[in-house]
Amino acid sequence: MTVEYNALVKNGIWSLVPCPTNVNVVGCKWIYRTKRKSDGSIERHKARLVAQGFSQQAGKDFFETFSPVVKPTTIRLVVSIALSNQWCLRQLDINNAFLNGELSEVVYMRQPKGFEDSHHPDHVCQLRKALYGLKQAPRAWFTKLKHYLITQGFRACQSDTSLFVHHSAAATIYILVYVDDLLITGTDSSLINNFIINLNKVFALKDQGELHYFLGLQITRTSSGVQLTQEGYVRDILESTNMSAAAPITTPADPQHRLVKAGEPFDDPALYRRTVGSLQYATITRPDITYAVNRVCQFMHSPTLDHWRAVKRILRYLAGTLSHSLHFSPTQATSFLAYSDAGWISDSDDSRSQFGYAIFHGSNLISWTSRKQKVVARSSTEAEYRSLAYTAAELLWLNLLAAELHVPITGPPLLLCDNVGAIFLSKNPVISTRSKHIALDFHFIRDQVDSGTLKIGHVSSVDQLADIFTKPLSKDRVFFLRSKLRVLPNHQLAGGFVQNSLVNMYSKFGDMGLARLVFDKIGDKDLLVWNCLVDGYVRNGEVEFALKVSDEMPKRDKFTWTCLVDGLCKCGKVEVAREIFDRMDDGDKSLVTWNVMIHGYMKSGKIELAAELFETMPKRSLISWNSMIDGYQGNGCFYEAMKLFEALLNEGFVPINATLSSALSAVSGLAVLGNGRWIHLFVCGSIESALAVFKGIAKKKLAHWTAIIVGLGMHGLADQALELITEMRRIGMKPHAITFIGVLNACSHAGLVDEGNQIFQMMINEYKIEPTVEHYGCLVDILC
DNA sequence: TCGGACCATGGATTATTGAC
DNA sequence: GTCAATAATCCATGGTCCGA
Repeated sequence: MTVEYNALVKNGIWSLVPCPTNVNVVGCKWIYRTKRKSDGSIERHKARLVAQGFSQQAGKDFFETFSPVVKPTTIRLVVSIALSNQWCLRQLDINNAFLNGELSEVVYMRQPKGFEDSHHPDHVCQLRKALYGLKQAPRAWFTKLKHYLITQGFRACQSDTSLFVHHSAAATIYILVYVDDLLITGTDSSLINNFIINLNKVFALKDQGELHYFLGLQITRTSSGVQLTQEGYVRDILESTNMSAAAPITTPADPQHRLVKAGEPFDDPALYRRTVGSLQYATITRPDITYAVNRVCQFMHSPTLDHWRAVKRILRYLAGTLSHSLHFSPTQATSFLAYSDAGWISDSDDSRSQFGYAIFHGSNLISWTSRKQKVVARSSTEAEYRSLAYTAAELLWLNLLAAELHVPITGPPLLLCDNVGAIFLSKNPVISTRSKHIALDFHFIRDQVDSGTLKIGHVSSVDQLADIFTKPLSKDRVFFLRSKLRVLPNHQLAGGFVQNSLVNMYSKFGDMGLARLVFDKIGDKDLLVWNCLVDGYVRNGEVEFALKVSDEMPKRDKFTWTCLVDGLCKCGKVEVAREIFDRMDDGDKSLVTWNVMIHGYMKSGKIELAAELFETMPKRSLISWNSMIDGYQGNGCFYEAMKLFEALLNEGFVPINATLSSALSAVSGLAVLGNGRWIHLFVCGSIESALAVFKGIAKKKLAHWTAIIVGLGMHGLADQALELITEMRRIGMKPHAITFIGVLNACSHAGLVDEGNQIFQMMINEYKIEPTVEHYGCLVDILC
């Protein structure tokens, strides 16, 4: 107390004056607290004199009170960037920060208890500088710091007011300010050192060195990157709720049981609120509990026994996953990747939908949420669409933030969603909006997609990472998504599945050193994890290691072989690949193995060997044909490519875009109109001749029809394309999904809105063909 | 076509938590 | 003591539906 008091007097915080009449005198009191170290042990006891701000009067004692607070997303992004560029992260603490803030208003305060002036006991303190507790104190301090930073060449960011950036050709420095805690990082560590030395001349500060503890988050560097944890904090919650010894459980929320409003009231609502509030803070590093916590939050006002059971379940889950933390690894991302999902009518009490998103900077999860939508959605598409709008807003903000940080974000963010209808809505302007509010979201997304600042794509429900934010999931699903979000155990590695996922994940991220580390720790290795490692080495071009590992394997399967053959082919070692291929049992050779081998031969120019394999293979897929056609084309054998293309059509295969493009390149290269005359013609100009050739084909197969319709589409000859599809319908030939892309494409070139719509409807209603993103894309073009 | 009933929306207010 | 974020609740407003 005396130390604190002396500091106040020394800094000339106030002067004693006789109490003026008709002024408001603010009270004050001593606050005692224990300061802990990052590991939770006691560092020292602190006494602090605080002004009782509640007795201040607005407009008289203070005018403005705003003080910014750093957003967790900003911290995570800054850490991710610093890690990726191998910058050092430094931490500073300003001593008695608020005492630096200068007051623009005149404020009087009573003398502190125990330190009253014996000569003038009735005098009051006229404050010169801000004191803790004064409503304007944080603002006054922040303004002072801000002005100082600006004089040093820093710019205050618009996207996050607590962030300051110094950017020049020579160096970039970021400073994150949370009241009196500063986090500094940047390109040039000597420049940062100089800055800290200069800052220390203006404000008394404590250099905490390398960043390890910021805003209650533990930040630890590891060999592979950085871990963010709140382990100590979670331990405290468990202790305060007497759940430390509770039996762990594998998922945070019960997928079999939906929470509802009604039920027997819980007798200690305060305990409920306190626990839930604490859990909310724990979600800063634990995206895996975000949904469950948000759900129990919704019953804060009148919790029931059932709700309390749900809270205890979260605590039990945390008890079992205490060592889990959010992992970041170095990344060279040039754009953000987001997953957006919504569960329609998740809440049976008010019919509102739960939505969520996950946003990645490279491999690092930096932003996520799980919330209930404000509005009742009339369909699952509407719910998904709203979710897209929320996510797009966050992405927009992140892009702004990244721009201010001078991060090389070159591409527009990609927003993935598993609802085709919502994607369609986002691209299609001709939708009758039934009310004002959806129109708003609608225009917001549309504008961004139109201007190219946002890309929207489709993701299968299996790979939908935002799934974990919209509904309670099964154990396997939680494990899978959790590791995808990079919430991983720190020390001990529990459970085979987790280990396998880890090996898989590190391989995919190209960190084979770490993958191997985890692999070596696994006691009982199954075939899957061996394959993961082989696959990892192959993917990362380390075929030698892959071969070595495969030799050590107790057992090999189709996947292992194919992986090796693929890897060897890719790096040009076709002979070695062939050796392995020949060593394999016929039963082990899958279609993929054959295709990979053919592709390998073609790539290294061994056409005859490829052809030989193609002839002898037991079964061919479209991919096999593609590899051959593409291979011939790539090796300049245009005639063979064309012949094979014709053979493909005769076998009844429907060419996909890749096949068509290879075949077309082949004809262009050939520049001679042979057997594949018509296909060439419709690309090179003479579509009439192509049609003539097409008409000359006696037994037209689906592939012929599709090819010519696609060709007509490319030329914008919608009338003829429509004629042909009508003809197909007449003779009872069912068009393929790709045929429809051709027709829709034709309509879009010719601007035939009604016809295009009709064809689209016909495809869905008459032929029961599920429209794909490509179909929607064509339709969007038509309607534009 | 008009007016009442009903319901969703959205702003203001009031709780909680955390950080300092 | 201050701040922000997030939730729920209350209440005014405005849109939709349906019967007269």
